[in-house]
Amino acid sequence: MTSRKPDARAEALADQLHSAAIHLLRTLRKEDDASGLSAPRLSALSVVVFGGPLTLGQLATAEQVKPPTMTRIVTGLAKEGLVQRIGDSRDRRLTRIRATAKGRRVLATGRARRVERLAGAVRRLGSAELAELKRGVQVLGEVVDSMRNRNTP
Amino acid sequence: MTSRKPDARAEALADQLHSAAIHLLRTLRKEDDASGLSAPRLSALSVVVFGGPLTLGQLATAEQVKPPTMTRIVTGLAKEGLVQRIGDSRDRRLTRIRATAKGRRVLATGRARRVERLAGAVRRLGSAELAELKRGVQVLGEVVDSMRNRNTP
DNA sequence: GGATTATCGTTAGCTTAGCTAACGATATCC
DNA sequence: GGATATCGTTAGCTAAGCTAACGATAATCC
Repeated sequence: MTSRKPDARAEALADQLHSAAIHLLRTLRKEDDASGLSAPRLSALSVVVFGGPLTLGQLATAEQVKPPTMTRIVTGLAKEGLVQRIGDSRDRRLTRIRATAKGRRVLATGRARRVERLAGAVRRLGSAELAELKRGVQVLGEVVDSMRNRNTP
Repeated sequence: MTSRKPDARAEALADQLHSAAIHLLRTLRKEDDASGLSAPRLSALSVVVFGGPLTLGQLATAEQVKPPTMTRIVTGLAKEGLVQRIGDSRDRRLTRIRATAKGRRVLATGRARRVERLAGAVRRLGSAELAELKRGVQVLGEVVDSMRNRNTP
């Protein structure tokens, strides 16, 4: 029962995806109590850990957030010793953000807790569904990227 | 390069999905300025519009949120005339939430704006990728449902 | 080389969303 | 009819997002 208009199909799909993403993250947030790391902090820490030292501005851009917001996220992470601010000696306006050993360690466990909750559900899938989800997530990644690079589509 | 352990595969997939969902919603939030409706309000309004009149508690449960949070969301929606609180004459502890005509109208356009942004990106996909995304979203829906019904997997 | 302009991060101040704890009003139960 | 339970709200906290304004530093331009 595919609709004649591809527009309507795309819209229905977008609607389902939108709703699923909202509920997914809402469910996952419940794991945050245990880990002590909210989604934005977890996400930023992850970028810092895997992306090496970054300036605050780069980090804000990567996380699609304005600098003041990132300042507070970093302050929160620094207060818990997960991240360090390092001044650049060549350009002293810059602040580079680096993960500490504790940061790496906490990411490994904290992120895991959130992701594990999801992974648990993923593991319950049959291998056919798993493959389908995998492809879907790949396409989703492309979709998200393509949106980031367009102002008004 | 599929790993030998299915566990690792599921985990990597969960990680990608987690990240994609975060960035998707963050990108979509930018549409909220135009519509004047944030994601939580949009989502709640949608439930009220399509799910008929609900009590506040039912709505909170549906949205996986605590009653005080829903009280404020509803208050915000009511203040803009999108929703009405209606007392139950049989059990006067209850407050039923009903969408107004304006609420239905605004949902149609406001939700569309957010979803349209996403739909625009979806439309740019080839038909093969579109089909893959569709299947993936279906599976994702099942995954999210299965998580909601399990405390600790 | 010194003034102007641009960039970077922070601070201040606002809104919204989430939570728990405590409360008042109403139903229900013995 | 008095104890108990349920429902929604209020109060008060934290965190995330934003814009506007600022201070410090670089870069540019006479």
